Amino acid sequence: MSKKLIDTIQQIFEEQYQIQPNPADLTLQKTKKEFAGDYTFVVFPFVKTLRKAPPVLADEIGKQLMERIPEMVAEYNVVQGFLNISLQNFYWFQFLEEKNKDGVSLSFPTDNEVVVIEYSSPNTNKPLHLGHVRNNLLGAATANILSAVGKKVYRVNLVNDRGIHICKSMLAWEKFGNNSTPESTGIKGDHFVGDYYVEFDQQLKREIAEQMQRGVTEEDAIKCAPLLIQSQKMLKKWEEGDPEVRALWKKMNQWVYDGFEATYARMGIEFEKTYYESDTYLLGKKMVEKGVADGVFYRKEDGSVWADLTEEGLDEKLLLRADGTSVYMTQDLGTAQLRYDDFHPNRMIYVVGNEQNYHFDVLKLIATNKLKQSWGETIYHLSYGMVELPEGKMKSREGTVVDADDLMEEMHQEAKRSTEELGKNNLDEDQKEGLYEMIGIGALKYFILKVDPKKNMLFNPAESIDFNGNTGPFIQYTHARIKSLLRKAAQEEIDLSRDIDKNTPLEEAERGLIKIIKEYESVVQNAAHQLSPALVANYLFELSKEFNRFYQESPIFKATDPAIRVLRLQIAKLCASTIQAGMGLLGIQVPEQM
RNA sequence: GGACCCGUAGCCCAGUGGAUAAGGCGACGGCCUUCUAAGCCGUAGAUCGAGGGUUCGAAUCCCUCCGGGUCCGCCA
Repeated sequence: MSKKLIDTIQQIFEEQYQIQPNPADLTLQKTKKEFAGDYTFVVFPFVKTLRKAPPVLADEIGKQLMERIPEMVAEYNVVQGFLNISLQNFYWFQFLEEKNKDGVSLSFPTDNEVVVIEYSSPNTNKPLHLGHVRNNLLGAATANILSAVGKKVYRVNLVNDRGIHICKSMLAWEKFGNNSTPESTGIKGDHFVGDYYVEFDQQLKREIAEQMQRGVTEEDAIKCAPLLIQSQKMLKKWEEGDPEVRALWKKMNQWVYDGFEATYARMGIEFEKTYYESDTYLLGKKMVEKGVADGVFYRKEDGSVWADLTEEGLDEKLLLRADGTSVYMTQDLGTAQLRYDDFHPNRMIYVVGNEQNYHFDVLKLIATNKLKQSWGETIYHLSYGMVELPEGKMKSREGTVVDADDLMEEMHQEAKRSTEELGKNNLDEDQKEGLYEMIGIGALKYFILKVDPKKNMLFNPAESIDFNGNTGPFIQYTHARIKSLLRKAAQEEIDLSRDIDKNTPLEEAERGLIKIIKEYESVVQNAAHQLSPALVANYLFELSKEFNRFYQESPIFKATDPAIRVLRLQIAKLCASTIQAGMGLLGIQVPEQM
């Protein structure tokens, strides 16, 4: 319906004033709360060419609109150069009727775009932490949103399962593990392996300190530390395919995968395909070698291979070490090629922290300018900000990481504590646990997703994540509240499917809610365009807030007119399904009652 | 040395060239003889980091400066 308004305004400019307006200036915005009206048209851009005072022009256009489409425009008012247009109630009823039939199903034109989105990308030497949580949630929500607007989406994970850091935990387990296993100790596999990674670091520090006490300089102590040398030897053996090392590697990685699986399941994270660096780095190496043969890369005297990006305004980038082993960039080139061959996507989105902005600039440049790959242009780095603690950045080595499993469990307990404190317990034990999980995880997910992805965000463990105000539980609560209303309506056998008489009076609160519900589709579309789930989160808060106001002001079952009662129930129902759909995009479940 | 990102109330955060900068937390004051108070209403709190510029109009675009963060590893 706003399209028709714009078209009519355009006609007015063409026929009445003989000018061809710039489409960019022909936009409607929603009218601010302080003013009467539904949509606002700004006339300032036209006053110069038409040599009319803004209020005069706005008034003329308003009059024309009333004359041309009286069935649509009910009234208008002018404040300075702002033309505020109120639509006929008829239109809002019509929207309600339509939606009441189809629910909130999005009706986007089918889109043939194929998108591969990579997220999570863990290392197999330590458990997932808060940084991964943001990554996972952002990736999953973005994938859901893109899928909702009609794109074919493939979710993929890239596991960094090889390298010196993996060897370190392997070595530490071999030396200090006494053949213990996750089963024998009852420790979750990823945590079990992570503990040996920490153990390695501590033992290494001890070795270095010992040497330094004997007067060896720090630099030399590091160079000749037995643990380090052994881990390097182990990596070499791994690359040579040594059966024992490979067997150990497989065993320990499997422990980690079992652990990850549990974490992903609890977080609701899924993938269509998982890539392993151990499978892709060789392809990367091959591509680099071919690049050397083709003369687009060059080999230094020591045997290392480089890409020269000085013409592009960057520097020289290492692609293969002197000993022939691959680096991060090598592997990423291989993975990108493989991924392109697998899915032939129009876009390859990488959900990776903003500390890697430079890496992805380089990756894209090498793919397009050096290797002349058509997929180079499809690379898009969805770069997000760090999660910081009050004392600054999280650091694994200093033990200041917030563990993902611990955090989820704390959220569950916090939900339990909070629910019990409110004295809500008319559920059986299983249902209660399910509800606590829904609320706790919902609070965590919303907390992270509501902030603009590109911004750094603060997490303060001391003040646990809130359940009041702009939070997941607030929105879940709103949903539960509506469900309760609908149960009551069902009990009273009120028929919600019937159409409302379009002459029924429409109050401001009702009209306002319908208006917000109507925005849902464009919000999702915008979120897909900007790859920002935060837009959906903030919209849902606004919607819930508006509903609660309405709930307080307009008691449904006290309304004497049955038509008004049905009208309000229909609006409430639509509100609930919009919340459910929107929260679903964020990967957050909503309860029937809480 | 070079490059990128971010500065909005005590704290967190919205705002993608339009009206009097929107909310949340915290503070203070109201609202439960029941459609769920994890809610609603109200009060106090903002020279939108600073200065210039572009524009009818700038938190938003451009320039300079200040503050915070990140990257430019034969780590991933």
